[in-house]
Amino acid sequence: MIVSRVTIHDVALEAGVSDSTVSRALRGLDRVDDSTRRKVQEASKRLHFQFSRNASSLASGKTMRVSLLLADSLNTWFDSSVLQGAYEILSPAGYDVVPSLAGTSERLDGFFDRLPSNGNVDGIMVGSINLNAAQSNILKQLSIPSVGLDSRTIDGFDASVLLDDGQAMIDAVGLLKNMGHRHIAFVGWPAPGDLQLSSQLRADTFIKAALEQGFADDEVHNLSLGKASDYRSKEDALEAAVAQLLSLYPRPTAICVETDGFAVPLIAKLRHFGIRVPEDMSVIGFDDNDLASVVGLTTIHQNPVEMARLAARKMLELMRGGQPDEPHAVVRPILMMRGTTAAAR
Amino acid sequence: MIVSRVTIHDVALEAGVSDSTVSRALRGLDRVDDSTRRKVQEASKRLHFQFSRNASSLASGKTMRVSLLLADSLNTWFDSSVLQGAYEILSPAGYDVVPSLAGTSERLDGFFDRLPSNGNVDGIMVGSINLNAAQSNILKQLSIPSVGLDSRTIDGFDASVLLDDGQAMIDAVGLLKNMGHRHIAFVGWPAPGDLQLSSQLRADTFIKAALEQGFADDEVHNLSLGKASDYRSKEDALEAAVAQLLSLYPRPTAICVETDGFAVPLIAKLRHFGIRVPEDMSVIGFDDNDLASVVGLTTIHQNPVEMARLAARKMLELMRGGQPDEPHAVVRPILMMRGTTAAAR
DNA sequence: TTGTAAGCGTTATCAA
DNA sequence: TTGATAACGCTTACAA
Repeated sequence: MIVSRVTIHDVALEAGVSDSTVSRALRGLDRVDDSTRRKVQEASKRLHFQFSRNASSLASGKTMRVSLLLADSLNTWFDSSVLQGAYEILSPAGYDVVPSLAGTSERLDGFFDRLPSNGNVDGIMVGSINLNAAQSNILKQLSIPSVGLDSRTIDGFDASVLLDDGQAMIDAVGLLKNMGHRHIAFVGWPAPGDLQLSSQLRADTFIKAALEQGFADDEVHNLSLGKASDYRSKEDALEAAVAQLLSLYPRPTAICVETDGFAVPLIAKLRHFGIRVPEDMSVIGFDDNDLASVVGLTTIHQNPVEMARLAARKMLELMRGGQPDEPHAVVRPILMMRGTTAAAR
Repeated sequence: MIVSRVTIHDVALEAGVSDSTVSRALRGLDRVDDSTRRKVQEASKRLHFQFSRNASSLASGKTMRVSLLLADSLNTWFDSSVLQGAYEILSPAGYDVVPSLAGTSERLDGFFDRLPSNGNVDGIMVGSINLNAAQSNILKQLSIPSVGLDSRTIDGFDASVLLDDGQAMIDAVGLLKNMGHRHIAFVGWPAPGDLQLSSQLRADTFIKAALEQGFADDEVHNLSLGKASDYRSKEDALEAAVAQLLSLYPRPTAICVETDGFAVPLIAKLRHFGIRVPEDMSVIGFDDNDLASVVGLTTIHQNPVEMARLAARKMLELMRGGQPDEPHAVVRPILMMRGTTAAAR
């Protein structure tokens, strides 16, 4: 039994009013008689009427849709949390959130090429990707609002929620220093695509924090593992990381790892090779994801769901034509003390 | 600099052809002269033309959007994987995937109420929620295709991808039996909402498998923890689970837990109370999520990304008007032997 | 192969 | 407070 579309016109006929009255009544506009509105609502219910979003959008110019641009995959801890947070705020307000993945920098460029004249969404949110100047420029010229999330630069965005990982790294370095560590390193993880992710900038921030806190150039290292495509498997990448770490002389006694998702298996790998954590090697992660608390990882806590809620609220305000009271918010991550850090021997 | 919308008409003017020719040329239809097409494409590029999806949809009746209905949150291992898998297939085919969350059974009903006359999507995918008969009926009467994923019933769906957790439970029980366990239990986890999730049906399946393999009624237990709202925190729920388990006499020597996400912290909690795993208690999880391999959990492996890809391909075929060659696929989960199971003492 | 014109289901403007 | 009517930007017969 195929139900053919019930239009506003059918409701109008059923209620004995005009199409425009139905539209007004159902959308809750004022200047509609109470009895008329009731009549219309009943007719609408009886006929199971639903607005055609396409027709509404076409006529009104509002799409009731916001695009959420993410890097590589929707099933990572960070990205899925961002989606969830955005959904929680946007959905009750009547907006669909439409995720899209940039994937490669080439496809990201394509996305931005299509953006300006793309009247298919009312707003665009960007999570964890670092845009280049050209892309920021495109955002600036957009007629719809854009908000950035954990993007290192706020350039081009009408609003943003930034993670202050500068402060986080100062905390991390401070902890390690106070625990007596004299040789420390940052371990980046092999990025899946060629996109510049904001988490990748933590390496520089870490080094900077270390130098500022009195570590010498040769006392702080930045281990970079290149791209994921350089390795057959994550396992291989872990082994490379361990090798890089153990080949440094003098060997660092403490490391900070770009994300918990890499830190946790890295610890397992270290232990596999007889390096005790935290006795021989202190490890600080970043994210505080589900794994972290279970395995007792000392890590830097962030809450992407809440950050996304914040960003989505700004987006809502922007789409209403308003101005968020704090367009560019900075969120401070928090160092959590657990069991993978200890005093240097 | 606000760029006002470039329409098909602008391109037509620029290329010196009619609107319909532009439409045909840009959509790659045949019966367009090659030189004309090139002319149009160039004009389109010059003007940065983008189709208005709304206008296209309105005119053609195809929305190029599929709705993905999930239970509670987009940032769980299973649901985010499903979204990712669906996106991988649907997005390259030009479809947006629009996630929506049922949340409560009341809101799920609302969703289904609005479904029949909702011409806003071309197809609907349902993940991990068990529908009731009324809801299945609505699906049947829909003019757009629906595909189910891990829903226990295939009733109402035009296609589905089902997890054969019956077989999985037979495997799990068999392993425990062969390892000499005589008293075993299934541990469900407190569900977040009041929705009937397909994973919750595993309890019955486990009991059934145990009875069939010769366990007596009082040798196999079903520990149910009720709803998440019964507890202040996940921590509390874990403590309740441990208490239930340890108060059974004779105490089970092996358990199967509904999901890894609950099994892993449960193991930590057990150990906290001096119950050694696997020496005193063998534990089998379900899912094989990221945690599982890291902590060495014996578990039942499933691959929701791949399942969703499969489902999405069926959806694509269905939306093309075709019929998938295997409308209702059954995927067999695989028991993975790791370190949380051992022979009964 | 291309153009003309009539929708698609709403919203918005203007009268009534 | 309500009703006509003209958009909105595209697709699709049908004609040329």
